[in-house]
Amino acid sequence: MFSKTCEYAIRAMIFIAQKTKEGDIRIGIKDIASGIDSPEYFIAKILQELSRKGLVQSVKGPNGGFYLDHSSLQQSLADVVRAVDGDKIFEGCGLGLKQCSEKCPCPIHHDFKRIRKDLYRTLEKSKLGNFTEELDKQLLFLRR
Amino acid sequence: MFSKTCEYAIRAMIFIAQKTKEGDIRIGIKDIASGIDSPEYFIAKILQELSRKGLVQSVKGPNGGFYLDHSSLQQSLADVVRAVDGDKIFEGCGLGLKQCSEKCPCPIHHDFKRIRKDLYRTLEKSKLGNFTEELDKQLLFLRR
DNA sequence: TTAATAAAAGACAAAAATATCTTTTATTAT
DNA sequence: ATAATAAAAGATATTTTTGTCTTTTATTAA
Ligand code: FES
Ligand code: FES
Repeated sequence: MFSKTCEYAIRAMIFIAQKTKEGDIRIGIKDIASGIDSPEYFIAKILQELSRKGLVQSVKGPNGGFYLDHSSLQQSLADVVRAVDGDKIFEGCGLGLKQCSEKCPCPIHHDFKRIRKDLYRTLEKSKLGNFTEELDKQLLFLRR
Repeated sequence: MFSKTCEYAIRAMIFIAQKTKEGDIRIGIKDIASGIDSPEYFIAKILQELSRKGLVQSVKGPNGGFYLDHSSLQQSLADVVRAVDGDKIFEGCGLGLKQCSEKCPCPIHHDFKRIRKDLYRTLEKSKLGNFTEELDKQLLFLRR
């Protein structure tokens, strides 16, 4: 469904959101990596990219690390997916035709459209900051 | 969503189903490749594998090629997906946790479950032989 | 029986995704 | 100012996916 990169990105962003909301000023890359059980160097690269795009904030140096500002906390999972994987998943043809088209639909087009829309709406409604409480209560998990 | 391999596989299988139902005894790899606009050698490899697994039938030599027997025509797209990509898409965690679990759900688990189920049911209900008529009428397409 | 045909099998190549390591830069505390 | 810290940037490595080419095997038609 999503690339590994994207899976890590979503988990990391939700993790940072949680820590930010819990009151941690900033969270370091090592804590993120262990918090979501991902390769440290790899998630560093991913966050670097997301930082460049402004989806996450960071500061260097002692006590530095990543955090989410007020507006970033309101970003949706769809925004993260789009930033990492592009919108192939939201717009592309499920059977790999050059483009999804109503006029020249592939055999799964009509069903796929519905499923894709459901996926999109769901991700669009899920804001990074929405999971903090349940994560804290251990009703949701980012690693296992 | 699906791997390239899987996208080609589905298109090819539906294409073979169409040709088989139209009355062509067998259809050659070149015709398949051009019929679904895929790399010839690549789709050959894919069908080789599906043939080994019994999802498609083939014969070598002059007038040889691929076809679907009566029971293969009733195979679903889900069967093809499972044969090619495994059941990660149907069973795995959407955020890449080691396994999808009701007890330790990831943040998108509940929504993802619904979407995944919709996808699965849709693919399960779609039989390879179901698209022939609409393909013939050019209401559906396998290339563009 | 022989030559032609077409898929199977196996080897190889290129590209993309995933992962790791090193050096540089910005920031902070001393 | 200096040393320590932590992310940014850049380079490199590994694995997986995608794509191609060559040789072998089975089948058929002449
Ligand atoms: S054409 Fe394939 S999903 Fe729309
Ligand atoms: S735990 Fe992630 S989808 Fe079920």
